[in-house]
Amino acid sequence: MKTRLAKAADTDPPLPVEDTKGRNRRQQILEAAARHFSARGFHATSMRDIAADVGFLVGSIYYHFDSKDALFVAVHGAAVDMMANAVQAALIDVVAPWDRLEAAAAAHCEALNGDNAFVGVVTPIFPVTVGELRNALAAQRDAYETMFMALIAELDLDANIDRNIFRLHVLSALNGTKFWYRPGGKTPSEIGRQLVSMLRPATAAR
Amino acid sequence: MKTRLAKAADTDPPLPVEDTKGRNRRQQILEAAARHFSARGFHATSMRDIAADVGFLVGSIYYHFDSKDALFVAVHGAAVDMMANAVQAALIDVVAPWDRLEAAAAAHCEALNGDNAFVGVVTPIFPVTVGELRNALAAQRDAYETMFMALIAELDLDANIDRNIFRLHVLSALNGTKFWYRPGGKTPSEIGRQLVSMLRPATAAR
Amino acid sequence: MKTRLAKAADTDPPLPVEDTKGRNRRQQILEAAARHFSARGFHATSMRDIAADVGFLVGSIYYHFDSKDALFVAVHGAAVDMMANAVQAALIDVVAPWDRLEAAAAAHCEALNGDNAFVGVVTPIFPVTVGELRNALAAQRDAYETMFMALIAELDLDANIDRNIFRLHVLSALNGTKFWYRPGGKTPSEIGRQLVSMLRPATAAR
Amino acid sequence: MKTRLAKAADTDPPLPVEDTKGRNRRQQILEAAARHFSARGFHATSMRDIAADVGFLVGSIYYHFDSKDALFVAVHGAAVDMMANAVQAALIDVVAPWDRLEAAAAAHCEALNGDNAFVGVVTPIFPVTVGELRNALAAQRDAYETMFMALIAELDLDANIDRNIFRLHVLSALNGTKFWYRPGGKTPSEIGRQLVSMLRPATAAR
DNA sequence: CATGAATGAGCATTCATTCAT
DNA sequence: AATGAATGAATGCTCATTCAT
Repeated sequence: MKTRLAKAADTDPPLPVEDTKGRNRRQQILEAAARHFSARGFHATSMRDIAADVGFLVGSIYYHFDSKDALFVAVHGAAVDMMANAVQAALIDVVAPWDRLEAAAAAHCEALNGDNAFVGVVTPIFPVTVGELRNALAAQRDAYETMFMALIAELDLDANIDRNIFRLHVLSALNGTKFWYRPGGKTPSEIGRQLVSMLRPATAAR
Repeated sequence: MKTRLAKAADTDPPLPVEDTKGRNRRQQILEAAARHFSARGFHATSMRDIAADVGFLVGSIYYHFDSKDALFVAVHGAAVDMMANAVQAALIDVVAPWDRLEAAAAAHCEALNGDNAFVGVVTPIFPVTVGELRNALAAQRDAYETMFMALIAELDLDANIDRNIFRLHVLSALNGTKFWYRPGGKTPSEIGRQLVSMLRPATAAR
Repeated sequence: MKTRLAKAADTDPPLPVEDTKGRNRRQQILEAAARHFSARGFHATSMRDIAADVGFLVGSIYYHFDSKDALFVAVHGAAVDMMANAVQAALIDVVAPWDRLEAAAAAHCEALNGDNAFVGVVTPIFPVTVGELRNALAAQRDAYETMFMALIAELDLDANIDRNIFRLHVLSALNGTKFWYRPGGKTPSEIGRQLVSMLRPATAAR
Repeated sequence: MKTRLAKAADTDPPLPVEDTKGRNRRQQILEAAARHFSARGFHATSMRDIAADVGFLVGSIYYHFDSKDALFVAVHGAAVDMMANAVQAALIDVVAPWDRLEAAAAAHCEALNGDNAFVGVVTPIFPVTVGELRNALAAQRDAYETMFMALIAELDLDANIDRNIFRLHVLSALNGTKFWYRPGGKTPSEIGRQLVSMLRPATAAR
């Protein structure tokens, strides 16, 4: 699981202030972009909005990112990595296949509806329906989806169930929460767990 | 279930060409708009694109629709009505609760991934995250969702399952097909049916 | 003094309803136009606004008037005639030259700031600074200004006062009230009278 | 009396070309805008007209000014300041109250009808009748009008003359020249002086 | 690294006007 | 006399992007 971003900063010895600055700036842009894309969507977010948030002018963003598309891809990639990490962490010490899927669903749902602006960008709202951008985003999700494929491969499912479709239905339902979840009722984690409860055969009860 | 649009065309005797013209133009705009919104999304579709498709100038659209938002709402409303009709039709003569849900899921999925451009607009890609437009669209979907609520109310579900969350998960999974379905493999109808198979308790087997 | 409009309706025997209708429609458009031009100005008033007020569609106005400019000229002409009538009426039985000017100033000011929408159009806000329209409007005012010229010709003024400039200053001051007069304090009539008080030599005191 | 604009250019030593450039561009836009607004009015002037005059594209104006309204307010503000300066300058060494008013009237009239495009914008042709813009413009004029209030306060006027109305009449008459003055006859200065001659009591003769 | 300035293309919308019916 | 439908040109404004400094 790649974690292209931020990881180095965790493990490397602290750099002198001047040296970190560059990296910081990039990170700041990324965060501001995540916040805006997440709140208003790709089209409704302008490069100016993002720049203003970081405290500099539009043109300056282009030193760090080639284009708005590239910026979005970077944010999206970071988000996917974060979600992958969250799910991996939730899986530690869980062994029974259905329990593992449930833990993953809970973690996914929680990450998606938590306060992490990055992850808000991961929803199925692809900014464009076709084109290079779409492909780039799809590629980033692939590794993540593979993780779920593995989880589902271990499930004891009825023979006539297509495991690919199973996976896509599960992830769609989970991602759909982005559109309807509102704080106050069940928690995101509970909502994710209920999905797996609905699917788990009686014979695989906990 | 209202069918605000296209109804007259179904039941009325064919009108002489001159009389139909007015209705045709509006309908043509609606169809072109559906095509574009569906293919490229709300933001990426310009009024000019739509006008060009119908063969007239931008300004002329405004004789028929007050604004881009209003046009989208009209398309969306028509789409929701079409889906409702499709599901209603699929329910005729089906009586067992789980069979009814399965029929509805199949019809929904088929409508969504068929060649009807209108329906392509119904997916969870709300063009805006907040605002009047969003509310208008949500209102149009309400009647439709109520239909599914009724279907689910009749299901014999485990006591600890929240039926609201059940409905939202089902519809999210179904709508999610818009993002991944590609012709060639299983049909949309089969995909919709598999979702219900996954959920149907062994005791309620067909 | 011409009163191009409405006069016929006063003196002619009442026409049968159907026959009057045409004339009424024109008159209704004129009144709606006066109301809008007066309240919002020429540019900010659209033909649609006016049409809507009369209860029909834009295109229909063009049966009665050739263009927006022509409509404005018609309104303006009617307004000038109304003011001329008001001033003429105020002059009856007033004989002393300075008293005559004062009566005229009071009448002008009252007409201008009264509730007659037509007159609201007479202010120095020429909709355009150059062009045919401007000339047409200026021509309509000529007869009116001539009236004031006659009034001023009779005044016993210092030899070094240019009577043309005198007239223009007086009318400018009077018209200027349109920009600052607000009901509540002195009446328009009193304001008009004060202007003449300011100008009247001590020896010509009342 | 502030002179927000152009001041630096008067007193500072000439800047090297590169340094002036930024200020020049803004100034150029301001001047082109003044020219157009003054000649054709607010509504009839398009941002494209102004941009073309400066030699760049519409969008570029928006780097310097937030909106058409803001641009107009800037031009108007500069104009009011220029007039205030002109009047102030004309008042130096003039002491007798009526002479001071006469000097001010002459300066005002001269500025208004001179070749300064900025000032052409100050006339009572408010581009809009209501709204924020109107308020902004009114505020800019306030300081200017206060100057005239002070001048009039010192005048020895008949007790029954309302000094506020006096001021408004004087300024209206002066501003009215914008609508009728044409070069060739009396100079603007003479025209302004005549207004005060007309008002000056015989006992206050020069 | 970041700014200031500008580009150029695009966008939703408005509006006076026309004209066949 | 009036309508419905459309035109075509313009308008204010936004935005991703570029680039010399």
